[in-house]
Amino acid sequence: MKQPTILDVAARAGVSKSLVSLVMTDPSRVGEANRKAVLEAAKDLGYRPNAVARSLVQRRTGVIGIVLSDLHNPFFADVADGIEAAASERGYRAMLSSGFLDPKRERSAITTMLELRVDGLIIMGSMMKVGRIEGVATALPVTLVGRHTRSKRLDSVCTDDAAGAREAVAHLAELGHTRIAHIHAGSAAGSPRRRRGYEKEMIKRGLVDRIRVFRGDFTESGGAKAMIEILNSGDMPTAVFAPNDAAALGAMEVIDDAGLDIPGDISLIGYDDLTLSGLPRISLTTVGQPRTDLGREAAQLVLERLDEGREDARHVVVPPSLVIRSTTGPPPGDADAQPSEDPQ
Amino acid sequence: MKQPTILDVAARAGVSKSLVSLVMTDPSRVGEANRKAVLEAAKDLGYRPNAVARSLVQRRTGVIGIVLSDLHNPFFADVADGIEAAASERGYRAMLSSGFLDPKRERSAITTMLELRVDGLIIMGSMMKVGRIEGVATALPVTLVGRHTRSKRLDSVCTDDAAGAREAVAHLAELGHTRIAHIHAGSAAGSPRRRRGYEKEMIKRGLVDRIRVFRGDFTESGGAKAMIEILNSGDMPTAVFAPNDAAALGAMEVIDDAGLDIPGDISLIGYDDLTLSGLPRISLTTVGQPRTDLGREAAQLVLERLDEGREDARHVVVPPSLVIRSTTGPPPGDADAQPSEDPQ
DNA sequence: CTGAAAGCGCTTACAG
DNA sequence: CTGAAAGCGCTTACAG
Repeated sequence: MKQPTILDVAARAGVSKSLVSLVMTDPSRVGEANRKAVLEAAKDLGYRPNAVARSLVQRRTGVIGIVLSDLHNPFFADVADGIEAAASERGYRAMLSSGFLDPKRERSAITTMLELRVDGLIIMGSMMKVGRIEGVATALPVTLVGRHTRSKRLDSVCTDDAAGAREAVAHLAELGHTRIAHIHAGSAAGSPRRRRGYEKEMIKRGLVDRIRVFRGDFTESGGAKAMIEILNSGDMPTAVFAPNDAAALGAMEVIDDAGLDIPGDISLIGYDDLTLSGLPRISLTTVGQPRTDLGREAAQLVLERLDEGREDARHVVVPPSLVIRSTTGPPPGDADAQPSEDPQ
Repeated sequence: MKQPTILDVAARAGVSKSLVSLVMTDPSRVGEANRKAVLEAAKDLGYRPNAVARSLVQRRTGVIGIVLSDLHNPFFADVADGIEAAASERGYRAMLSSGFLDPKRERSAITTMLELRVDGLIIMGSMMKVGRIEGVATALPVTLVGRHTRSKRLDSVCTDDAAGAREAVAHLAELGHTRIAHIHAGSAAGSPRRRRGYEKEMIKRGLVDRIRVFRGDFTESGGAKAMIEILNSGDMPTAVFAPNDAAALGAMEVIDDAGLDIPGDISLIGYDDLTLSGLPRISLTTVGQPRTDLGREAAQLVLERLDEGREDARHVVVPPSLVIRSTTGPPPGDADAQPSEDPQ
């Protein structure tokens, strides 16, 4: 089980260990005969460089750490694809860890990454407060994905969640909806802005009295629970704006099970435009985000600090885009279409 | 940007570096006063232990590496949950990397894990040949998830794919189907056995002439492509057994778009029982696997080698279970129900 | 309970 | 092009 080291290779090839190191690093700088001998010895022994030792002396690991809040949300998989693509183009490797939708476990995942001395860190859909994350940004480049911030110490990339939410609400309002409820995901990344966008657009449309906000989260079950509450609230909306597609799917399940028609009885909008949401049977109206691009951009931000010496914080915001499918339509009645009424 | 080391802490606390190390390792063995001084100095400096250095001397990293073939498949997220749970209970941390459904990139991900000197490796849904993976199993404990093997050098945990496939086909046959096609996913983990199970059950039922196999993969788009081929084959089956739920979803999309009814015109079965597959609008008949348990078991196998000195290979096979939902029903005609006929 | 020494497996200048 | 020496940041025996 003991692995061969550079010394074993050197002994077998009959050269010094420095020469072996040189061959491993830059074979072209070594004479033909010695190079061959070293390479052959390494192969015979099944030598595999010890990145731990290398990292210690180089003070860099070549690894970009990714901490995502939920491994189950396909949204992050696409972002991770983008990160990995950009990182590997520049000679870095990506390594993932999950925060399991829990700020404490997320914090622990981040700590592990820091102790492992990853060169840069990308945190997606964080459940933590930005202030707490800023504390680690002194040690290495950190980029937040999906969370808005104006921090001077770390970078961020996200879409304009408020704008996306407003587009969603505007779409519903233009279809004639006034009783539009919103499921939010607490302080999870992106949710506060989406909620604010919902509220602002409702106010702008003169629907301030119709604002109804229910607590859910970014998961299917969270969306389902919130939808059950909505159905039991005795104040049935004609449309629901969910905080993301996963939650919308949970809400959809509850609505379907209740025997209600979408969008006949109730319209539904999500956020993220998961591949899944485009399936004919789901056909969810949603707000799309350029997932892979978000990932590429996030990696780029880290690499700029790592390899180009950038020091000032950058915050990239890209526009979201409404994707209209089959879960939104006019409300059941039309008399409801006038704004600013008593909620009953 | 330079991080404080144990020496900085020692200097600030006015003690030797060994003492600092001791405090970090086992504070209870150090006197009250010194312990406090060290801890305070560490806090003031924002000291964070360098796991790279620690790993180098301890010759262990405390990390279990997970290489999964596809970050987009929610199946793996659940397995990873199980791994992480079992690993953290025993003081290990889990770290993920994707193989991007490509044997070469998978190999590269594995190599990175080895160079990083993870203590154990769990490979899920591998696209590689077992023989090639065995080569690395001399250096550290390796467990394969979802791939059958009798290797003497590494462990494996999976469900009985052949049995699951046979159950699926039996279910269709008992509904009266004879023209049952199968989409397979090449040599990807689990697929060959599922294909063989399909073929065996078809033969057992006297349907050897009705065997139709189409090449797809374990993704939605792979299932969709195969389904298009099936529709264009001029030999429409009354039922399709997909290699997994993701592929079944792709097939479902194509069938829906073609204006055909499921299960009225064609029955559909998947494999995995993703959460998603239970949604009312999907309601996919499928073969379930205990995902989290698979993960826990996989971690357990690695930990047994790591901490309990087990040397002989263990191969755990758990039974799958058919989950009957709404995508399977009797075939359109009933005359077809007799076995062993000319395929036209 | 505490300190000095050696070493984990590499790379990095630095001489030859 | 090649070799000896120092050191990355820790832990591990080993004396006191």
